[in-house]
Amino acid sequence: MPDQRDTPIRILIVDDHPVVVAGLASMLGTQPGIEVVGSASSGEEALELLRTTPADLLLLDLRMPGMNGIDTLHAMRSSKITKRAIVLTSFEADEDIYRAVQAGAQGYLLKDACQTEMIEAIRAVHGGTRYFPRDIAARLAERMMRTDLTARELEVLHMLARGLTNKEIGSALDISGNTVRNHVNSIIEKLEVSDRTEAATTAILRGIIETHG
Amino acid sequence: MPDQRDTPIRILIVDDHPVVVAGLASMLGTQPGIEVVGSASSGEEALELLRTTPADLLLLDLRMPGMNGIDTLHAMRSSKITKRAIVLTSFEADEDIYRAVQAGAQGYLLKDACQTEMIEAIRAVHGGTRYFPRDIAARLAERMMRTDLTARELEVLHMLARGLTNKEIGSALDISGNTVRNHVNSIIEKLEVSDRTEAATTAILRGIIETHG
DNA sequence: TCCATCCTCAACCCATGGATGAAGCTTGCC
DNA sequence: GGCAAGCTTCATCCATGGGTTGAGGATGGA
Repeated sequence: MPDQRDTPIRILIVDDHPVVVAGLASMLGTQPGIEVVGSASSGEEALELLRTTPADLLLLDLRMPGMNGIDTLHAMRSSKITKRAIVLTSFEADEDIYRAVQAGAQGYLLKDACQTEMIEAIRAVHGGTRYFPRDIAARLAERMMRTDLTARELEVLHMLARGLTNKEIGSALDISGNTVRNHVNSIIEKLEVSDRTEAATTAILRGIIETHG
Repeated sequence: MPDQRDTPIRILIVDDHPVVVAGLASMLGTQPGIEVVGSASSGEEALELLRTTPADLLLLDLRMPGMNGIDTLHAMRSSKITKRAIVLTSFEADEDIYRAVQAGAQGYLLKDACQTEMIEAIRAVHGGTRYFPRDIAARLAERMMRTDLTARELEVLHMLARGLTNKEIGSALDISGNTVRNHVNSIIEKLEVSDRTEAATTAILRGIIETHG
């Protein structure tokens, strides 16, 4: 365990909400052993900032306009930039959690977390341990059990949720309405729901479908 | 217009996210003419605090565990407590906006608002003017044009979104499946969607249905 | 090569959506 | 009281859509 006075944990905050940035800075800035070295309001800005600002750990918002948290993690991996990262978001949609972990996040915090929990998570992740609240870990485990939807099924799911019929989806994808039915059935089975309507609502609630637009 | 130095606007923050409370306090606390006199993490706590702490304006989170923002506004109205209130939330679901205004909120801010906008909103609402961002105002106007769903239709909508068939809904409500069909048709018409599936997703996206549980 | 997965298609049967009609009920207004 | 309006209830007919099942072809990894 590193001496906190000699080597403070350098944190970069990435969030498009000014309130959250200010709140994190104020909650963490006064903590011994923790130093907020910068903040960015988007993934692009964060990557740019990382070129000049040495940081140990990212506090990363998932849903941001433009390059979101997942995109940012992937971009970092592509650029061989390896920083530890904690995803900090308002949502506990299990698809979000799953994708964050897949993209390389070592921790996942909800924005209703208290100061103590945040600091605990930061120290844990900086020390090399993963950190997930109990509910989040449970959701993650549950998600791990499920099969991913295929690319085709995701296309169908998006259209289905917008109220298109199988025939309309078929026309849009240039396949038969019968085939669309099979994709829908596969979706229903994988999501463990009873019909297309529940598939749509479940997809939104689990974060499989974007709710913005 | 009151002299800012003599009569600062006394603000009470109500939000269950410690980060947001800290952020607002840090963003607003240093502003001339604005004073944050307290914070509460729930509606109940806010009402309790209002007994002893004089405040001019509430910054109120909509979605909180227990008594939420709308409930709090209603409770204040019942208790003849008239405070100006700005609802501050992450969501721009038009049903949320509509209900907030119906409950007596004079302003609606998204949490991605910048410091300037927040201060502008606070000064406007304290001065007696309503404040709504352009998008929000548009959504509100659109919502105003629509007809409210009846209590029965809301019941049906909830079950529909959980994937129940008309017959199953009928059994649960102890009415005929035919009747449920009529309710569903009415829902589809009022929401201006094409089928039950889009009705369900639209209900979630517009905030008609709670997404927690 | 073999197996698994994905995408594709088709046919059967039931559920759903749309259009009406109508009855009992409460609410509120004249 | 009497009347109108709205909500809830139930019904029928009909066209369409959707859930189930079975099955073939393509692809890719073991």
